[in-house]
Amino acid sequence: MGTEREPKQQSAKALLALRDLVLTGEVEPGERLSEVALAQRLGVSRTPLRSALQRLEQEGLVCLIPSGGYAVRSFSRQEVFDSIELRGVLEGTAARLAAERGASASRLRVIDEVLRQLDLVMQVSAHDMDFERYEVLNGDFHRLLWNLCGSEVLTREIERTASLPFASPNAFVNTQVDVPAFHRTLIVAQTQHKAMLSAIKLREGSRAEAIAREHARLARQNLDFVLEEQPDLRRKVVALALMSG
Amino acid sequence: MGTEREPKQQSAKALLALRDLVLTGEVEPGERLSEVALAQRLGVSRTPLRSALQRLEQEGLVCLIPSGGYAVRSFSRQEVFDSIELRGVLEGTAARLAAERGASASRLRVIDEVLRQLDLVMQVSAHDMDFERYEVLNGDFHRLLWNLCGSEVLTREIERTASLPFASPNAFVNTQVDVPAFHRTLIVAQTQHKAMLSAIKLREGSRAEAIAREHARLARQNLDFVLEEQPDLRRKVVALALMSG
DNA sequence: AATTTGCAAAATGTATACATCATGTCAAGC
DNA sequence: GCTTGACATGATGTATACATTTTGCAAATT
Repeated sequence: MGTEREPKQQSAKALLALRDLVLTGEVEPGERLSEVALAQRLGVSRTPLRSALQRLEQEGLVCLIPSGGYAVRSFSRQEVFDSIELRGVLEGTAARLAAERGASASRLRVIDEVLRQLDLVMQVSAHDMDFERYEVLNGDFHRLLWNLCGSEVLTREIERTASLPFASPNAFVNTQVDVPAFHRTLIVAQTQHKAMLSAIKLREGSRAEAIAREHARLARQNLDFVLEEQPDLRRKVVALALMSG
Repeated sequence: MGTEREPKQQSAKALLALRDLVLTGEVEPGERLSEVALAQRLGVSRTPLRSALQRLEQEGLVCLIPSGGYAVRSFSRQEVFDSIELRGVLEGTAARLAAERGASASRLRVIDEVLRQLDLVMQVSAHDMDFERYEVLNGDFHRLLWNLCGSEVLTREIERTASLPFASPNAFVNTQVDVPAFHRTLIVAQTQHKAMLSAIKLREGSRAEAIAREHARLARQNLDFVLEEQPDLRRKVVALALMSG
């Protein structure tokens, strides 16, 4: 058969579908990814599928097998920690550069508004909170922060790092719904959000950097909590689908 | 014709050859990279060539054209600066983690020996110095530093960042051959090398990080020098083949 | 003269055929 | 019974054919 689908979108289709397959754990870590089988499953041919595989290899979700082909990657606990720390370092750099170089007033207005919206979301009592909206706003805040310094080189690098599920700013947000202490974490996080922005406005680069790093370590703290105090929760944390051990 | 070459190496061949073509400036920034023409030029088919193009797009050497295909990327002065700064930040993180977590004695021995060799190279008078050997040793030092913390996640990220020609630790080393002040830069660099390692051994993470950052800024300093005081030198700096403006 | 429309050439994205290589099974030999 | 080796199966890497889209150019119209 020749030509009944929409070309040029097959690659994107394969990329999104394959990423979803990996992130939801439908294909297990360590599992070899057979190209023919996957291509058939996703409804594309091998060519766009291989393009997607190579892309995901750069993202870190799959890894090359020495003998050829790809497998779903699995991350050790230490690698997960390091990825979180790295995201903090890069976000810290973005915050520092924004402070040192100065952020445009228009961008600051936008991010201020996001913080205000976050305040509103958190004003309601704990179990009435709209978590989905929190995630959206939290994601917005971080994305805006990444762009605040105006360095495309840096922004791109942060986006790449944060594309790993457990390194994302929202990685452990919905983990905490069931946990009594969760609200405190969010309160601390929002305080840090405000402190970061304040430091940037005051051109206090070093302070902005330090807060951003510490902010990322909240994620590590949550991860520690899940692993050591609520190991039964672990399977429910989608961000940890790729973590071994 | 069917089968007279060595398969499985065509991708690697295409990647290396294409990277060389871009880095040496044989294809100019902004120039569209025609797949058929390139494939013929490099002696491979389009399939491995496209694989190489996608890879170089991740590395940052080429960029996607909205309408399709790839073009040689060009970097603004600011982007070059940011890439250097980013390398410094990441190297600083590697140094800090090495200090905080402790580096293995065997790895420290190896890097110590590299520093000793560097000392030997620099003991001779300025114009007798073996620059090629300096580059090799300098590259060794930095690669060893990247691995000192034992975090593959971080090491991989640094390697990616430093793969940009102007962000490499050796980017401006051979630029300075003609310049009288060059030896001073190298002396400072070697002093920083030793200070970094000392800080790591003493578990002074913050100091190690700060020195590594400042060390990378030597590259920025050299770049400033080339651009503002010796603009005629610029064309001879291969690392700047991709820089516009 | 400038702009727009139509067409042709070329380039990209995709699918698929082919050859080589890896892997696992089964049988033979020790 | 265990190891070794040959073989069949399947998978990957590569090359190439095909269809769609983009792009450059020329002619015609305003």
